[in-house]
Amino acid sequence: MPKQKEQFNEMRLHTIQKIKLAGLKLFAKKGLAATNIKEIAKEAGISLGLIYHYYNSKEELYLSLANEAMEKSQNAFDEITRQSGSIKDKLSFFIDSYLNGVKKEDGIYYFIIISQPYLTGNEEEDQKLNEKKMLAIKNLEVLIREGQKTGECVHGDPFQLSVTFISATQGIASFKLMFGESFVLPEKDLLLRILIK
Amino acid sequence: MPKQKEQFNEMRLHTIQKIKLAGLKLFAKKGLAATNIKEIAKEAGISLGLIYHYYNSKEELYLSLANEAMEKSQNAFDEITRQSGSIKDKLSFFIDSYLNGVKKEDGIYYFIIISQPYLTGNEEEDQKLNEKKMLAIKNLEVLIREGQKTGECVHGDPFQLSVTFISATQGIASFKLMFGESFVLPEKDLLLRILIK
Amino acid sequence: MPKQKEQFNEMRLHTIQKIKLAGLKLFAKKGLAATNIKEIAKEAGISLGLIYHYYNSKEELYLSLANEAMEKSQNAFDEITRQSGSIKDKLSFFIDSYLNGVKKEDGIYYFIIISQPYLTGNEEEDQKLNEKKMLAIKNLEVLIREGQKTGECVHGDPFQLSVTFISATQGIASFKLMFGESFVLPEKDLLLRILIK
Amino acid sequence: MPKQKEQFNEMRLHTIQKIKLAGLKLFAKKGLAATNIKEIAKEAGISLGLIYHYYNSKEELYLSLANEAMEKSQNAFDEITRQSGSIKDKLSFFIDSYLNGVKKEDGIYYFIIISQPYLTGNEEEDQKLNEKKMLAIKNLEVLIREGQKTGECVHGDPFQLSVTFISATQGIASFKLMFGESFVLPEKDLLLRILIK
DNA sequence: CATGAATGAGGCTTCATTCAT
DNA sequence: TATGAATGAAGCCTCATTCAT
Repeated sequence: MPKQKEQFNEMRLHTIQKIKLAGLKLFAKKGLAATNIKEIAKEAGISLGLIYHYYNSKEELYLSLANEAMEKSQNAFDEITRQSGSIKDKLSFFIDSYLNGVKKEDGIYYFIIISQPYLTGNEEEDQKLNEKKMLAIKNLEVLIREGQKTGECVHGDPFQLSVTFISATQGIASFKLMFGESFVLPEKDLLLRILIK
Repeated sequence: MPKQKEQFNEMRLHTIQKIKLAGLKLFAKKGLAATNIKEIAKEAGISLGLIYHYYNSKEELYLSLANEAMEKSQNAFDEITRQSGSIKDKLSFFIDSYLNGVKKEDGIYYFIIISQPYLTGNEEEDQKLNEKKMLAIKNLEVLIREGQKTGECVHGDPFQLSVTFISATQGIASFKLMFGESFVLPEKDLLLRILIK
Repeated sequence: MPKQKEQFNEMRLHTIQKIKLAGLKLFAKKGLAATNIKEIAKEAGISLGLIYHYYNSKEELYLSLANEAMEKSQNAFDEITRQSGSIKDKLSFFIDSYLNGVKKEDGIYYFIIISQPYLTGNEEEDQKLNEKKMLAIKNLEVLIREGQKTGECVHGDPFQLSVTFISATQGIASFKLMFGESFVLPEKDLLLRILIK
Repeated sequence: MPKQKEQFNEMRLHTIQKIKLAGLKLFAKKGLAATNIKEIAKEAGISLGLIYHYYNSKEELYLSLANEAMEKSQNAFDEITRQSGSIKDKLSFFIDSYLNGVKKEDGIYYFIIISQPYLTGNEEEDQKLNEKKMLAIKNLEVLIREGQKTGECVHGDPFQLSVTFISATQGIASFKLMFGESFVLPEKDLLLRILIK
């Protein structure tokens, strides 16, 4: 009897999961160029060739992870937008989910991938990724603008405020990854204060 | 020194200057792993082999630039520390010099190199670089601690505040490099407000 | 034989037939080295692994097909030899069967496989294949020699004439494969004239 | 003093010559897919990497050689066309230059490359190469047509005659390469007779 | 018998580094 | 000092083959 399709599918998903986690971890720590496929395979506990059953190239794996990270980020934002409550509540919720994300293993990897400055060298794809990064800033900018109307947010150019805040969160995630457990994340209020009076 | 020798020396310095600027630019934009020597030589307008007269390896050039960047950063801090004036004045001066630095071509490259997350893979050297990065945070932490005593700085863990602030400045520099002229840097007050009441 | 077994046997034969046709087609079009097993499986509409139930290696499949092609060629020749009639009639019949073969899909593939210049790299096997190719030339040479005695064939070294004729037929088959339907095969008389006065 | 440009240029030309001859030889004998870069380098007596200073890929080297072969063939034809004399004389000259070409080492390699059935897999380039092959047939077709008008050439469809003749020459070259010194090329008259009464 | 996931050797290509001039 | 040709180790990727189901 041929192996059941479902069985194969499960195997596939399991393998893909292992590849993704390994890729995420290494790309986050070393960047695309300095991470090699052999390492990813080893980290994933599979053979090098198997990666190519699921991804056509190292770059494709990277882009797939980067896009997934962007999506997760966008979804998180969408959720916040949908919530009722004051702007302060929304930002508070945003920071909570950020801090929680950074505490979890794959959460921080996704976070770092988003903030990665060095991309693939493929101009078109890099362009897309950069635009998506900008999107996160634009999303927050809208929220800040509203908060300024309600008087909850601090004065100043909303775009600049957004850039500053996002920059801070990314840098903090980066330090967290660099120094690991010994690095204590900033308190929520400290971050909130950047945007809220 | 005979005139001949002096001329040679000048040429040497000029060549080194070209190599450094080219390396800085490319390392900042693409990272160590993705930058190749041929490109650096082309950007510097010299032959590939000539780089090896002045540096023993790509990594050595990178480390030399990274260390120089750290030194510049440290010197800037030392200067601030030596200045008389309130903590607010000192931080204000610090932000001014940061913003001025980021506006200049090689300034931003040095800045980015400092904040680069992916290092050489050479554990010992990477350790040293990371410690120096931590030094910048520690420097600022001291200043914040003083400012809290004088009542100028906001409340909160000084280390966390320092990390947040440094993170913000690095992320902003990164966005500036990414988006170039079209990216407007945040106003000084916006940054100052993170630390000062 | 019990009915079950017979059915299995039929399935086997059917599968083998599909593999052979797919292999033939692809080897003919792209050669041994450039054809891969996955493609053959896809063309045959079966799974990759199944090929290995019937053949131990890609090379074995290729050799099996090549040898079969040689056999078919030899059989065609034997048939001609057995026939009664003038040399001209025999050559005429030979050309007919060549032209008919080239018109049919698998016929042309077998034909191309025979004429394939690039072999397996396995010296012993390649040696054998080349000897078999030479056999076709030798076969025709004998016929020409006879024809020269009866005065039907043109003058000239029989071996050289044979090589020239066989070469022409192979090249024509090659062009036919390359250009497909749009390529009109030469008239029989045109080919016959190479050997017959 | 920097190495003189001319000196470098000479080195380059010399190396390219070695690469081309080695590539030609191996591609002719084994085809593109079965020839590997390491072998070419070894045959050329240089390092593997050096090939990539001059060609971007194995395929590019192959295409460069194939196109050069086509050009040589076209040039040979142009020369014949320019000559005064009867069609028979022209064809005679053509066959002479073919036979001479096939006798020389690199001559036969160029000849085989032209007739190679398996191409790069790059559809666009393969299309171009096939069109150029057809060109040779068209060239000869024109000559045959003229010859039929003057009554020198045999009757029959000129295109079919051309295909048959070109096919024969290619097949013969292939046998010559396969069997080497021991293979005696057909006499000129034997080939001439295919086209001339 | 049939499937396709998994392996890893081997091929293509890149690029840091060396070296003759 | 300056050049860029040359080397070869190492990385990316392919694909023949194996194997669990």
